[in-house]
Amino acid sequence: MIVEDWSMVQLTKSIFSSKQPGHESEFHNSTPSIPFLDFGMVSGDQKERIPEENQPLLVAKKETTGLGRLSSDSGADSDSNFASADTESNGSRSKKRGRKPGSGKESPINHVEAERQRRERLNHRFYALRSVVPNVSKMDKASLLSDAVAYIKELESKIDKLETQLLGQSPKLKLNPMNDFEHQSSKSTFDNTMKQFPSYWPKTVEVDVKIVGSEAMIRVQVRI
Amino acid sequence: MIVEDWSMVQLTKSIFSSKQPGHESEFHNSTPSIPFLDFGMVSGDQKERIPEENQPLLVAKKETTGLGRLSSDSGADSDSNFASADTESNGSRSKKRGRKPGSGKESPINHVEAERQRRERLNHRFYALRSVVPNVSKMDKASLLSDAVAYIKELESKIDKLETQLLGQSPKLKLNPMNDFEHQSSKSTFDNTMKQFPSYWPKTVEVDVKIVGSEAMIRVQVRI
DNA sequence: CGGCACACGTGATGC
DNA sequence: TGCATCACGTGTGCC
Repeated sequence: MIVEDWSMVQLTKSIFSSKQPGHESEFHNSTPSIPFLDFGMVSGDQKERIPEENQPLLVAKKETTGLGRLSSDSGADSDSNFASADTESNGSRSKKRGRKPGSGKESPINHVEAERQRRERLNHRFYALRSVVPNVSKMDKASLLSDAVAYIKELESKIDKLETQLLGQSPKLKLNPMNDFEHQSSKSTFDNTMKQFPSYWPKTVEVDVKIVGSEAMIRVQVRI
Repeated sequence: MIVEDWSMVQLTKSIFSSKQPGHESEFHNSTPSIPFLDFGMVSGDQKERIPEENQPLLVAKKETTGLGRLSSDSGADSDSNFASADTESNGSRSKKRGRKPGSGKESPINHVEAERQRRERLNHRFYALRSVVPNVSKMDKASLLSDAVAYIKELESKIDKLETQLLGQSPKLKLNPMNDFEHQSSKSTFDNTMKQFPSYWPKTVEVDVKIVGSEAMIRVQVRI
């Protein structure tokens, strides 16, 4: 129930890399081959809201110095395996004549290509992040990041709460009991936690109390 | 064992929100109000290793279209910022001689400044993320992102496990338990009552808790 | 017209 | 030496 925005990530990726190598010349040759096919990005639980302009869904660039593309995804990370593999039959063209003024860089194009790939990869990571962080559907990258850390913290604190609650306060303590009475927190945190998961609200709670002298025995049985 | 980057995260957070770009008018009255204050990022359990080059540790640019830089360099490691000659602080120049070739762009500088801020902000978010995700100390941005999503998923699954484990039982009786949860009153009245009679405050309270399945046994012994 | 957010190419820098 | 990654300035589209 958490995932499956993957597909469109894939899509996006493939989309990005759809670009044919035009011959670049001094005059930018447009090359309008722009991907289309927009989709309402994130799915699932998020309240969909198409961002105004932030999202790179369907970018329509105009290629100032259009040149080929060839992509080569370096997955290398867990669980992210994009198919991609477009690898169009990259058409030769590597060194034209009429290179750039001044220094004859042997391959500026590798560089630009590499950088492009890097950027693309990074964007995919952004998508991935967007897909795991809830209720982030618009927002720009920066906000996405901060929301992500907020979410992480929330998760961590929730885990903390859960596990302290699971193996709760260690029994057998000797200390000034007033402190305990002051500790409203334990109860309220419990309540808050419970309120977050209505599905776990017990249907019944059965309590048995027996008091003998200074000792009290309390049996609690919870049915969900 | 999970925390302690909190402080700086908070810091970062505060940093983020501290921003209000004044209007750069023709004579922008400087207002370099840019947050800086860097801190040495990651701490704690990570194996200390200053990343090689990825981190923005102070760049020395060469001023292509020379225009002043205003602070805010976001160095990663502790102090060490050579301010250097920052060139003419607020020199009241923005549009003097027409320097730009051809088209006189009246304000490219706002743009470049804005972009710079954006970049900086984004980097701070990256720091923040780095501080919350464990065992990410080096890594480039991309890997950081993917690690972040991995971490989030891990947290989520852990939460899932915890809460199913917390109460993984089957239902039985009936009766709406919410009423019980709402009964904060019972505790507070008890407290109030007790506070009226300090002489009855117990010196020690011994509590024993045993949980078996859906049943909890609590033994309470009070010494006055 | 300005602000904002993005993607792009490019110089730099470390391996 | 290439090959990564980064930050920077710039062009562009959108409110």
